[in-house]
Amino acid sequence: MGNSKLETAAAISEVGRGYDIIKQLQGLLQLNSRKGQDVVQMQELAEPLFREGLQALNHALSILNSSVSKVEVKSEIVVIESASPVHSSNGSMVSYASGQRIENGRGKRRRVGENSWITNTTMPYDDGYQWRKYGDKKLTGSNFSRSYFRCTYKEEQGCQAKKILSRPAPTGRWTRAENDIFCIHPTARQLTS
DNA sequence: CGTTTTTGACCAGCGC
DNA sequence: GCGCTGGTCAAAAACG
Repeated sequence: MGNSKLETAAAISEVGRGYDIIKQLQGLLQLNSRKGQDVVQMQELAEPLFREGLQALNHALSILNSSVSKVEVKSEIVVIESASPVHSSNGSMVSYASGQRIENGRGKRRRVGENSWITNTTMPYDDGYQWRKYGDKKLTGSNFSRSYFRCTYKEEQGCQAKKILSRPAPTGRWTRAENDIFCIHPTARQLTS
């Protein structure tokens, strides 16, 4: 791992940037909750900050993942989004399940580890990547189907991110527009901000 | 016509 | 060892 120091520094820088942005977001939310400002206006202000914060953190994860994979572990980012109504009323809850089993490679099952996390949310969210669906599975014994996404930039830029989306069995064709799963790869940030 | 999604087959881990 | 389960592959279909 020749460039590990540089990569770690870059990752720390990105995490710091993400932290700053989220702090700005927190300030914005606190300010507007006191003023009772228009919710729509607040969303307009908060969304770019939220997006950029997520992109910065994802960029940091990408750097750390590529750095780690040079040594020994071929790691991936795996996100499981669940559209099930099993969570809190505010609709967005993150649970880290480091013991949960996920598969790796063709048919190989593995556990969600340090480089994986599970998010329960009522709706797909912009997480800083652009996803391409590569598989779909109806889960046995439940009304849920699971869709498998990988980063669009896997081939040309070595992006290892993957996402598993669980949701009630879809009725009809699943289009990108309907589900609004649209994320931008961190390296394309300069084009979008 | 290039890109993305759908879908059935394949494969490997796991439980019995 | 075998069947079940779930993640991935790849060809065909759909889309823009």
